[in-house]
Amino acid sequence: MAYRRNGAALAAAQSSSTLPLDTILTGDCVAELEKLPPASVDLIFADPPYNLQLQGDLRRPDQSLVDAVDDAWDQFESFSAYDAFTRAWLLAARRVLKPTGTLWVIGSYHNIFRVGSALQDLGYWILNDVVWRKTNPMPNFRGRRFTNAHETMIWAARGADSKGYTFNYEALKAGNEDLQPRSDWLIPICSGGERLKGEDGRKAHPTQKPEALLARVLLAASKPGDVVLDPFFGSGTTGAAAKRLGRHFIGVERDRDYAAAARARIDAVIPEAHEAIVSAPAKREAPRVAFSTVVERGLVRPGARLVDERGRYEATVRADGTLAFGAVIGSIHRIGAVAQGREACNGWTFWHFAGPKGLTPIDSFREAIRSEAA
Amino acid sequence: MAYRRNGAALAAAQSSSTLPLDTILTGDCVAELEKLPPASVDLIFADPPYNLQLQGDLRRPDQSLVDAVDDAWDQFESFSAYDAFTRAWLLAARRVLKPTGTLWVIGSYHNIFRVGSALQDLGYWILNDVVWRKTNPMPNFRGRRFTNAHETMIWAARGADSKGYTFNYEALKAGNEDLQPRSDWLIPICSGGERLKGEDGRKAHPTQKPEALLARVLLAASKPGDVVLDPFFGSGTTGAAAKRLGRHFIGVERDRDYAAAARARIDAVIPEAHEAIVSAPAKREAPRVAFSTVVERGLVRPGARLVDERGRYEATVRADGTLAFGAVIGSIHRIGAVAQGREACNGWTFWHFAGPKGLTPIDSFREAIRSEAA
DNA sequence: CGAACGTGTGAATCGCGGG
DNA sequence: ACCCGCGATTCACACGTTC
Repeated sequence: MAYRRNGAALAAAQSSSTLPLDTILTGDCVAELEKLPPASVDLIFADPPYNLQLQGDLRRPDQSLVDAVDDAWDQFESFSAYDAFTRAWLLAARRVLKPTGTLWVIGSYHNIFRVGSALQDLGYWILNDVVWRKTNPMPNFRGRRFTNAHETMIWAARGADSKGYTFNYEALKAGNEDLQPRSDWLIPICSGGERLKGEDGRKAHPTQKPEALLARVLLAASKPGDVVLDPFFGSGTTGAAAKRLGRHFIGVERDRDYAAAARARIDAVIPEAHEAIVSAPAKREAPRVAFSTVVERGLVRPGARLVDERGRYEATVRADGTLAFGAVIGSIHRIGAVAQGREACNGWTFWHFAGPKGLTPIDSFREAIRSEAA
Repeated sequence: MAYRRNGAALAAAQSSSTLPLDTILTGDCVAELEKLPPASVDLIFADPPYNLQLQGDLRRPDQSLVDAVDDAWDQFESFSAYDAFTRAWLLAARRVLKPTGTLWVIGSYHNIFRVGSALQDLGYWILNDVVWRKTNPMPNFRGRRFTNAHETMIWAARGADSKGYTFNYEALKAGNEDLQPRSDWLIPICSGGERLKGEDGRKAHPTQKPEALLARVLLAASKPGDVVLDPFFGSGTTGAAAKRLGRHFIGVERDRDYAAAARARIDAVIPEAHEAIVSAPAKREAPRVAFSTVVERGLVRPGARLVDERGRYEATVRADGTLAFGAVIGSIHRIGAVAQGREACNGWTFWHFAGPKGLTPIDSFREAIRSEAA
């Protein structure tokens, strides 16, 4: 054990002199990682190709075309080709990771199960899967699936016996209204001024991640001065967040245009003052509650009758959280509007439950759920 | 249409004669599934073992001294056993699933990546991964990780070419404040009175799922009268939700005590009234009305002028239900597309009749005919 | 100048039935 | 099996223009 510690200290001393800190290496990710000294980086953040398998075009209801990710770098011949690619870079990444280091990988359902299995097969030890919930995802235009409103990150240590990894629990808790940090994060997608544009005004990279996401990763699992490696550097969000938060970065990117754009982007970043490098407060979540939730929780039973305040209209609650008004079925708002022959209606205040103690606006059930969640 | 309904009813009648509906089969999951007829169930919900114990048992006592490759090999043995188990039950499940059926699996980061990879390898087609966010997760006591506040469900069709699976989009949207249903669901864990207790007052099953979770799954992806199979029945939440919502269930459970507890639990469930659970008909299932019918009924007269909402384009109604746009003649959809220079257009919402009270979308004439038919 | 309105867009495995 | 026509389908923001 003593020998191992000394070896690690020696490697660390060597690595600071040989590591290409705060630079972008242009080249293949595995080849470039193999040139780095072993056990030399504190944190790895990887946003590998997702291997989307898109069929045809996707159009919005107004017939405009969705600009899909159809780049060559995202194409793989088969699952097994993708698996081989995944194993290769995960293995190379594991070699350069310090024994106390951890790895983050982000993906969607297209690839994340392959990545997670490969991680486990190679001996990584999963610490958490973390869900990035998007406040503003792209809708599902055909109405045939749930809106794909999240992506998944896996946070893993080098091995099952890895101890001493960085997790800034106290800071995260203090920044989260003194509540423990959870595995679900609510963060907007990258858009507006943050989105990197080319000279033609179009997005410079198809899958740029929001800096807020990377900031939370770095604040959670690294310390100031740590070395953060990103083997799929892309538009350089990891580098931008690292520079801003006083961490060193090493990026690997195969595409020279992406690398150039990332360099320019990071050059423009102004680091935060040292004292300011603490956890940003978590975004307060919008407490939206659906009426189906009220029914699911049993606060109003399917089949119950709702009436308006003056008892002129009556509707029946259905198991899926819709209302039936005669033959018409719809949301509490829609049915409230239909009943009154109006364009719109706030169903929460319009509809009441007639109980033994008189009328209760259904809004009070929503309040109950909100206070329970808080 | 009538023939198709009869055909479907016939198939349903055949399968109901051979399917052990609304019963719990006590035995090994794969063996019991192999006794069922192929292509006979509409929905499968599976909550397989997470394999936590197995991994712990098979790990070597002192891993710090082991080479990484040996370590990986060691773990591969245990993961391999879990993978074989997973493939076996997923394969047996796929055989009994109707071509239009879908499968849900729930898991945590310990096993869900193995399950997702196996699903894809066996030819299932993932439709969504859905995150169950817990309002009240178990805290992380040691403060070394994020509080594990969610579990992951995978929703998959039988294959990439599977069409016609059930997704009650309209009802889900109406029950969600008229917003599209998303891939992240916020639901409390099962506790309090809902939690099944043994005679000793202790919880009867370690991983009982909340009925609200199952209710949302069934309301989203099945119809009343459908057959729902749960190969790891446990405390019977799937059966309870199915009975309450007018679906049939088939449960498979190896443990006789669990099966007995589930039977008693389900016997006590009182089904919801029929009217409360029938899904609102989706627009795509509404009877088709041709524009020629609208003209025939005199709701729009031949020679009438139709315009788009902004008055940029004008077309003339012809007696046969086609439109004339300059010299071009065609359907309401074709002419709407031609007028805008687009590939496609929904003529029902694009074209409006300019009456004394302003513009009326011609879709409202179709609505009038539909309600008259009902 | 601020409000109101219109337009653009984001890692997407996005239809279905009849002939 | 393919082909083709019908016709169903979107949410949160950012930004630019108009009132």
